[in-house]
Amino acid sequence: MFVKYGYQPIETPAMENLSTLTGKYGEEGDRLLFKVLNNGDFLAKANKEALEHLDSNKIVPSISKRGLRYDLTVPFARFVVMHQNDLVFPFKRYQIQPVWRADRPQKGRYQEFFQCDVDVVGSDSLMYEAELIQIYDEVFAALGIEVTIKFNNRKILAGIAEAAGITDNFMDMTIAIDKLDKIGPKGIREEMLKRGISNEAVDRVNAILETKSLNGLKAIFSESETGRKGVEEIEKVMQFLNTDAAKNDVKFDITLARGLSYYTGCIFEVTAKDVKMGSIGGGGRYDDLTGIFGLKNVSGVGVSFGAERIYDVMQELNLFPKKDAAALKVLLIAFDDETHNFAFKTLGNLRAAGINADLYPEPAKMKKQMKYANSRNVPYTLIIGGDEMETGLLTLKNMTEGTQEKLHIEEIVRVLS
RNA sequence: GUGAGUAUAGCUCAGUUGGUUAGAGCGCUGGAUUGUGGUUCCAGAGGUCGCCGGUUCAAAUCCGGUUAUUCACCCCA
Repeated sequence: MFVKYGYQPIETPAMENLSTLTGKYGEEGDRLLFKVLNNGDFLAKANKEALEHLDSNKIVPSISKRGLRYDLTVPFARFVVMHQNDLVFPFKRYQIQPVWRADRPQKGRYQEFFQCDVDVVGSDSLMYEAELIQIYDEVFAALGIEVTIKFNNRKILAGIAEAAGITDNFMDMTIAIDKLDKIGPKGIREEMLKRGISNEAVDRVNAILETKSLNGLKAIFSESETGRKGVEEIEKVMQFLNTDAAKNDVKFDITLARGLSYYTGCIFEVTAKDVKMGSIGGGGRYDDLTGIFGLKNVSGVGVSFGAERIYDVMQELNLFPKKDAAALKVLLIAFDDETHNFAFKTLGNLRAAGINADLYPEPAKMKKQMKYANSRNVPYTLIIGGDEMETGLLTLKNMTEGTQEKLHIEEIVRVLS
């Protein structure tokens, strides 16, 4: 599907320099980075002072310079900068690889998990925001998962902070309002107060969050150019999208925040309906990520699918098909060495005719072989004894009906194919 | 990073105030049925009670440590 939308596959190394990874995901993200111990006599080069005081945080830079990637976006940005002369922009790629987070594992949360990322860099066209939402919509529809695709814009959040006069507390504010659906308006009030935001500012923020219409937001952002820009971007994306045509709920949600600190514009998040699980996909636009690695003025936008969580959701909703098309069609059963040998040749004929067939490995008791056929859920068994071998009329048994008839091999092929 | 729970047969789990030989269901093996499965009945096999140490006449049971795992918070896919 990614290919259909014009994306090419790439892969990047599991390990990156820590300098590449740190500072891109927020404070919490840095803490969750897996760090790799340096090779060689790393203790000799360790920070002696930190070593003496058993200061783990302080000693890390002197004994570890590499880490496992935390997501696919940041390594991708590095990749783009590295290959900037060979790539044609806008460059569209998808990437399916594991990432690592030193989190404490629990339900829907793994220390190693696969992300499927779809990104486009080298264009700030809002067409791509719309396209990525369409990809989300189409993928989850194909998987049979009903989802809510929420989107927002960091600029709107920045506008709120400006309008409330708390630009310094931008992160604190977003972290708080991100929890609205979880802890309610009262909860986020406490959260913001706890994080050192003044009472009046909290009132202003809450008032803005109440605003339902985009035009209402525009009015509030009369003093905030960033805020207005955010609203305009949302409007443009919605113009591209025909939300009526979407198979899932696609909606603007002003409380969507997202923790990764590199996002600058539109942000996305996907949650499954009817399943208690965190987000199963997320993404956004990042204007400056390649700039950090030395390539300025290249904007990118991308979304990510969390493979394990999607699997868990499908498991919980029973969405995996019970029978797979590659299942065994017939099991051959023989009684002694002679018929077993004959059955093996018959097996070859059936397989040559394109029928998924198997033979019990030895001429065991029939009961045992039938039981095996049962547990493998085979629709047919083919019984080959002395009579069958002599007459060429083999006993084909329908395991669901319990009926059986004697047929020539040609007829059997016809029935089974 | 903070907090809580769990660990007993292949699997899911009982196991009382510490007290004879640690149980059940499912699964497995054999039989009732010489070449006919799903249902039934009978029999059997299978356990260093996570690991190390302590208390005790006696520990699956109590205590300490350790490892694994699950869950919640934080945060996130």
